[in-house]
Amino acid sequence: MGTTQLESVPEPKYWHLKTVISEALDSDFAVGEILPNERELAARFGVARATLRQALEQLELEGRLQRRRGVGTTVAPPRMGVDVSTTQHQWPGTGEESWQSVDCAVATPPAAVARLLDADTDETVHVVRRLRVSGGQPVAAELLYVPASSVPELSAIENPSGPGRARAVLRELQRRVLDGQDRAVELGSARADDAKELDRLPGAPVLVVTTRYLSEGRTAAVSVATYRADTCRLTFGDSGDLVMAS
Amino acid sequence: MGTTQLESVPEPKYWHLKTVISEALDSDFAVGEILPNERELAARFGVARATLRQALEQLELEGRLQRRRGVGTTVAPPRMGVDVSTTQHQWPGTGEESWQSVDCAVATPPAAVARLLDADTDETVHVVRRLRVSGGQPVAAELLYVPASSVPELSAIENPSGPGRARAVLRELQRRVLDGQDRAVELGSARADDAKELDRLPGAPVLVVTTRYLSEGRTAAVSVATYRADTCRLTFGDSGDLVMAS
DNA sequence: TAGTGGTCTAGACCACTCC
DNA sequence: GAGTGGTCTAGACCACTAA
Repeated sequence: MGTTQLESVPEPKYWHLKTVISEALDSDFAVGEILPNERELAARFGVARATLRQALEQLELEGRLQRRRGVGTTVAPPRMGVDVSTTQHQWPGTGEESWQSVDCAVATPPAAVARLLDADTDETVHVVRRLRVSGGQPVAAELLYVPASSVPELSAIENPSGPGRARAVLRELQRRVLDGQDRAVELGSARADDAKELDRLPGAPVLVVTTRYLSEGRTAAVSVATYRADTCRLTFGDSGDLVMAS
Repeated sequence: MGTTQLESVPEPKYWHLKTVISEALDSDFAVGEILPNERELAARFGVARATLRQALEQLELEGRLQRRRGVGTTVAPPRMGVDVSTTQHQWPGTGEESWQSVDCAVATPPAAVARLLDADTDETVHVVRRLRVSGGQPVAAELLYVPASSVPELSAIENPSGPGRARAVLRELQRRVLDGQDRAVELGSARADDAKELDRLPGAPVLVVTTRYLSEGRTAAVSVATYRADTCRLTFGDSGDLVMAS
């Protein structure tokens, strides 16, 4: 311990543990390799299991580890870059094959969404559920809220209420003029239903991407997409080359 | 409980607690109000303190609560929207007053940054430290890595090595042509030094925004900005219509 | 059925803030 | 010094996965 410094600032044990394990991951383990179980690791480091877990939790938060109940703790691959740029101003589901529609229902929006839509909480909206898959893994679950008034033609359509209906809503949307969109990213924790589709436990950390689609001076749709924070790096590729040709 | 369903899926206690407290926050508490302390809350709900803390941690992660050691747990205000859009393609520190330069050093970049710079790990870079303040609060800490080769004139400049030097580096950068930039957002945990400037504990969840600045066909600078995930919502205002002039 | 991570408990002590 | 949240312990049991 040549460099230790009279430990005037006692580092928490779990923090130190995290550093040690992190370095071990870099040097001694390969991606996908399985670590010793928590009880053994705790014993090996001479700490309580809860303390060891605190370190593992941090490393999982940083995308270094992946833990699965009943299986074990494995070394995670580097996060995958997921493009969420608004390349051109496009309605959802336009050119992309990465999203697949799951189903579609009619409901009243939650308060936060209603606020974004400038709508009342009791106005009915189509709720399209979609799943984004990348590299064979589900990376995001989305709820797309489309007020009935944004796609009035749809009331005439028959009602399969499944993926077909979802695609119908998207098709109707795409016939409209998209004036613009704005987007926000924040940290959240996965709701039970999203967690299930993302193959995570409820409460898992997620990056919530909220998008407002503007058409004819109003908000025509709102998308709330929750990305797995452990496996995803959201990329915005604004790389210079004339973003707009207006 | 008319709707309960034979509790075939036993919800974890902390998850249920989180829901209960969350609803209480909506109805019974005002922003800034201080909650009963953890020991009392745990007793009131009939759970161990650790379990109660698990619920509070989640709520803090979601930006609903703010906890400060030695003080207490308070109801957090709604997250503030922080603009991180690349409105026009601009070098850092161009029009904005929200960032203030802290200092500047010369060092070799960490491996991850060197990779983005297409540089060797032993090439020297200027490291500019900046702090972003919004609403009277520090919201982000940034390290801007500028390879010495990107601003060759600077070697001639005298060396105050403080905020003055930082501004000199930025000034030199701004004289160059900016071809484009790309950006990524991911979840991280605050390093000790960032945590200190952000007035958080080490390991606090942060949103890490990595920006590459491209000039003359190469990466001229890399910025790594860590935003407080509890208080910030990152906004990207791509609102179609040429950014308004009203 | 054996082994894994996830939840929970009831304590203890520490670091910090404020009076 | 009193009171807060932060860390840590040594157990226990549960839910899940895979052989």
